[in-house]
Amino acid sequence: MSHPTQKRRGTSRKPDFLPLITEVFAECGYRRATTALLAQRCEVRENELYRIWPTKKSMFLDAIGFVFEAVASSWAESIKQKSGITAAEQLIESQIQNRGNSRLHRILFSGLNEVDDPEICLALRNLYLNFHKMISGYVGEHRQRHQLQSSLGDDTIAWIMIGMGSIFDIQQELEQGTIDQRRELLGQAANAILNIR
Amino acid sequence: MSHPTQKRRGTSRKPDFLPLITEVFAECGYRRATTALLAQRCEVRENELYRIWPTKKSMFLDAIGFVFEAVASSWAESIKQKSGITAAEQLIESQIQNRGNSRLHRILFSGLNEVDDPEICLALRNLYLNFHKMISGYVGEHRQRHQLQSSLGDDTIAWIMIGMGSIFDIQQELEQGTIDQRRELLGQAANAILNIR
DNA sequence: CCCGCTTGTAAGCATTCACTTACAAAAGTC
DNA sequence: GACTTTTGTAAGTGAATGCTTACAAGCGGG
Repeated sequence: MSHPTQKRRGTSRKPDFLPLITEVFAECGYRRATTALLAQRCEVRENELYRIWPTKKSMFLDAIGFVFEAVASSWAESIKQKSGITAAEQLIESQIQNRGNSRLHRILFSGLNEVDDPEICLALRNLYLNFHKMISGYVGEHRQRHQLQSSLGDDTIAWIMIGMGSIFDIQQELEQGTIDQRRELLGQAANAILNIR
Repeated sequence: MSHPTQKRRGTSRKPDFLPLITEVFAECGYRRATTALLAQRCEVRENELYRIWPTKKSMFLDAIGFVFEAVASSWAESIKQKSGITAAEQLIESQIQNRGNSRLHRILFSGLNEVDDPEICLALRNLYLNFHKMISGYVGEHRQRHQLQSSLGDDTIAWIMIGMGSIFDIQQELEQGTIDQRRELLGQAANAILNIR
């Protein structure tokens, strides 16, 4: 492990570049993010990046992984704030407040256009499955604590919530309505689904 | 109006080409659908297409319109089959059966990566809003007939259903689970949401 | 201070691709 | 049958782009 204040060298600079790379992919999508632009944003030349990653695709795959790490850790942060309400409720509240601040979901939209590539397909599938598993866990805990029952399983509810997140993202991309309207919709829907009987 | 058996000429061949164009965009997405391939699938040369459309982007915009027409008319078809159940229920049933047969949603995914272009953004926004309006209408009629009430408005419910459709499409793209599992999920979620109290 | 590894600069290479041009063949019109 | 318009063929162009190569400069460790 290299010291944080010390400048990283060689392939160990990957962690320095990855957030910047991810940012560019999020802004432009996979196709329009040129290697020239990626290098420029990392303040190096293209061949520096190719000393670390063999192809542009491998940069993208790492960016997908980075998105997962970033989102997962932001979730972990947001559910440990208050007590008294369940993790699921805290997560929804934080989503209402913060979803739309990052454009990381653009990487997922972009990746969905590259699913013909089996590696990208696999990476995205795992990402979705992991998020779904986490959400299912929170939903299950919430509904058990409040002794809620319905014909819908926790996993179905979790998928519906992911669907609502996607709708929020799509609406944002399409500049549909105001941010407050989107938050209102997300909040109403997610809470209703979470507590469905 | 030209006679159907007579071969269309000039720009009036647009309706002949548009379904084929749409198909290619659905298969490859906007970026990877090359003009060479588009022409090949229409069994003409590229310049023939450019005699009809000024740019590739305008072909894509027309393809978005075609998707809307195609889906809307397929919906209209599916809700007039049985009586006794509401249009909303018939639509859900037909979605369970048929969603996934066409890959038209790929055009939407693809378009979401091009929203930096204001024309594409506008076309997609209108498409989503139109679908949402139609679904809202069906939902409202269903819930009124069954005298269902909840804190969720018809429009919110309609968005949730669009979200579930998106999840179905995403799962299909990612080859996540079996087709039957996806249908099961879509059916359970959509019906539960439709009848939420 | 020398040697080996890493970093930086610059140029270039091979493809791809949206879009164009030039022109001949065909078909419709009068 | 002259003519005008549409259709088909073929070639090409200029720009973008993923990725490579060649080489000089720096820097660390012995």
